[in-house]
Amino acid sequence: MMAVTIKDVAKQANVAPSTVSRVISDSPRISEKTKKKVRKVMEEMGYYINHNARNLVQKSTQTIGIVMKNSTSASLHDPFFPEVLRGISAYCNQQDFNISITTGESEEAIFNDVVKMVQGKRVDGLIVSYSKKDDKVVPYLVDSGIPFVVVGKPIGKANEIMSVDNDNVQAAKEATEYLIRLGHQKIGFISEQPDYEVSIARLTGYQQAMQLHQLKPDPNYVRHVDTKEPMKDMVEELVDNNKLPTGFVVTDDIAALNLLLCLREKNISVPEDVSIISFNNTIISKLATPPLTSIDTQIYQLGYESAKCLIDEIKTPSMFKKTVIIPTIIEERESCKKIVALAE
Amino acid sequence: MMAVTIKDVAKQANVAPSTVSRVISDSPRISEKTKKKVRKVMEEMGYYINHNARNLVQKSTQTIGIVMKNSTSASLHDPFFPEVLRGISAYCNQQDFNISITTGESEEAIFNDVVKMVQGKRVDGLIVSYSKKDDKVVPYLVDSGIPFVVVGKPIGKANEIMSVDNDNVQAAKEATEYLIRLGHQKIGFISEQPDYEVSIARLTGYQQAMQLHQLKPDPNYVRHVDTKEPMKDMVEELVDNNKLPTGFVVTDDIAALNLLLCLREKNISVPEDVSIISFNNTIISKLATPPLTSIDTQIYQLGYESAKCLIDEIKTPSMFKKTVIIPTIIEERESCKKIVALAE
DNA sequence: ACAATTTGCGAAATCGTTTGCGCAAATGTG
DNA sequence: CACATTTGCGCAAACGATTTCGCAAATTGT
Repeated sequence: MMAVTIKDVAKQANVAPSTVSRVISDSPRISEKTKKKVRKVMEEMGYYINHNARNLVQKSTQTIGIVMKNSTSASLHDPFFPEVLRGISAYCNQQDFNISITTGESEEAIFNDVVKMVQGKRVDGLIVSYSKKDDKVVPYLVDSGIPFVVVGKPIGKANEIMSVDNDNVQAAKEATEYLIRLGHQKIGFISEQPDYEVSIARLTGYQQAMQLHQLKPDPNYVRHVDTKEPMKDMVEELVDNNKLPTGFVVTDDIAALNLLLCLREKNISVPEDVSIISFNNTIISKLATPPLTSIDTQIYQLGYESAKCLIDEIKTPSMFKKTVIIPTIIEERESCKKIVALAE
Repeated sequence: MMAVTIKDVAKQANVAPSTVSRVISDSPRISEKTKKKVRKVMEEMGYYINHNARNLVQKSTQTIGIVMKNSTSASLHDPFFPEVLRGISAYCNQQDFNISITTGESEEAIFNDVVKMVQGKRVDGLIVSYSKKDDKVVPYLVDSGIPFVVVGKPIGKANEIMSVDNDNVQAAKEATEYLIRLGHQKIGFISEQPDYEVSIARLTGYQQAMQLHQLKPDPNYVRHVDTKEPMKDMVEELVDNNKLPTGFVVTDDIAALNLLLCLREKNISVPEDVSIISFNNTIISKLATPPLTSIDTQIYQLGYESAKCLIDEIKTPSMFKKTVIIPTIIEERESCKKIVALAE
C-alpha cells in the first residue's frame, strides 16, 4: 500500500509538485482557486506529508528531545517526571512538535542517547529535566550549539543557558519559616540525592531560615535519604537518642510518605508529635494520611514553560538566554501543627 | 557549522559515497582494509549519520510511538504509565530504537497524534498503553496495517492484535480469595474508570471469587470512584448506613491510598477494622501507612515485553499475532488481617 | 494599444542516504 | 595461458519533500 506523495497529488490535480508544496505551506503566491483544487485532491487521495523528506531538506525535525535523569533510580517512580512531561506535552501539542525521550539507564547510556539525538539531527532542541553536579550532558549541549533548556538551576554560567526553575532557596526558606512560625525550633531537613541542584538549593534555604531565626541547624537533623531502609534507620536513631525534631522539611513527597510510615512504625503521630512540610504537592501529598502540607512547585508549569522557552528559541533564536522562575505556593493541609513552646 | 556528510567522508577517504555507506552497514562486500581506512576518516571528521536521510530511503524510522491514555486525567499522576514507559525504554535502548509519545490531551487530540505518526511515517510501530471501550485508536491501527501492540486485553478479535497483559480476572479472583481465606465475607470492590478493560476484568474476577464461595456481592459494594471526593462520600455513606465491608479489593494503589485516607478520617483503622488489598504494587503501596498488600502486576515487565513484541514484529513480521501474559504476584504487607467470623 | 509590473505556476536542483547494476581487477580452473 | 568466477568498489537513480529562478499570462498605467 504505497503512500501517496506530493507528485501523485500534483499529477492528479494537473499542477506541478512545487505548487502542491506551496499549497501545503499556504504560500501567498498561489491563487485561492488552485489552492482549493489542490486541497480537494489531497483530501480525496488521503495525502499525508512525509516528515522525513521534509525534515531532510528543511534540516529541522519539529521534535524536541527530553533527557531524563537516570531512570533506574527513582526518576520514574516519582511523580515529578511524569508531571513535567505532561506540561511539556501540552505545549508541544499546541505547537505541533514531537517528543522524543532518552532511553538510557545509566548516565553513560543517557549521554550517548543525547549525542545520537543531536548529531543524528533527530531533534531541534532538548529539555534537560534535571540539574546535577558533574553532569556531562549540559556542557556537551552548550558547545554543540543546539538550543536547550534545563529544568532547574543550571550549574555553571547561567547566562549562557536557558532554564526554568523555582526559586528553591526561597521556597525552602519559606517552608522552614512556616514551621518556625508555628513555634518549631528543632527542625530537621531531609532530601534525597545530594548531588542534584534542587537538594542543594533547598538545603541552603533551610539553613538561611534557621540562621535568620537564631536556630542552630543541628547537623544531626540534615539528612540525605533515598530509600526506605535508611529512613527507618534514621528515625530509629533519632528517637533512640531522644533527638527527634518536632518538625521536618522534606524535599519530596515520596520521601515524606516514607517518613510518615517510619514515624508511624515508632508510634509517633503526625502532626501531633511531629510536623512535616514537603515539596511538590503531588497527588501523594493530597492522599497521604494525614494529607501533607506541601510546597507546590507547579511542576506542570515548569514543564510547560520549559517547552515554551525551547520552542521559542528554536523558532527565533535570541541573543540572550533567558531564565524563567515559576512561583511556588504553599498548600496547607494537615501535617503541621502549632506547638506551644514549653521549655527552652 | 555544517555537519559532515557521507560525501565528505568519501572524498577525504578517496572512495565513493556508496562505499562509505556500505562501511556503515558493515557490508561483507567491502574489504577489511577499506573499512578500516574509512572508519578512521569517519572518526577523525566526527561523522554522524543523518537519520532523516536514512529513514527517507529506508522507509523506516527506528522509532516507536507510545500512545498514552488521556493525560489530563490521572494517567500521569498514576505511577503506572511511567513504569511501563521505563520498561519500554529499557528494551528500546537495547535495540537502539527511539521513542516518541503522543502529546494530545483529549481523546480526539490523541487520535490525531496517532494518525499523524503513522501517516507521516514518523514511527515504525506503536504501543497503545491502555485498552478501553469505544476507543478509535486500535481499530484505526488495525486497518492501517502498521505493527502495534496493546498493553492490556484488546477489545475485539484478540487474534488479530498483539497484546501483553496480566491475567486480570485471575489476579482479581486471587486477591478476593485472599481476603476470603482470611475470613472476610463482606468484601467491597473499588475501581477507577469503568470503561477500561482492566477494570472490567478485575471486576469479573472479583465476582467469580464471590460466587465461587457463595458470597453475594452486594451491589452497594462495587464502586467506581476516581477522585478524592467521591471516595469520601462513599465511605461516609457506607459507614452511616452501617454497611461498611470488612475488606476491599481496590484496583489501583492510588485509589487505595485515597481509601486509606478516607477511612482514617472516619476513624476506621486498617487493618484492624477493614482490610485492603490493592493492585500494582507501586512505590505507593510500599510507603503507605500501613504498607499495602498489593498484587504486583509487574508493570515494568509489561512495558518491556510489549516493546519486545513490537520490535520483533517490526523486524520480522509474523503471520500470527501473539499475546503474552505476564504473571502477577501477591505481595503481602500489612493491610490485611484475619478476622474471626462472629455472627452471620 | 504598448510598456511595465505583478501574479501564478513550473523546471530543476537539493537535502544525505541507500542500493541495483556494472565494470575492472584479482583469483581460480583446466 | 585462456577463460570463467569472484571480489571490491564506483555510478547514478531513487526516497519525498522544499526552494530558487525564471517564464508566461494577467493586470496596471499612460
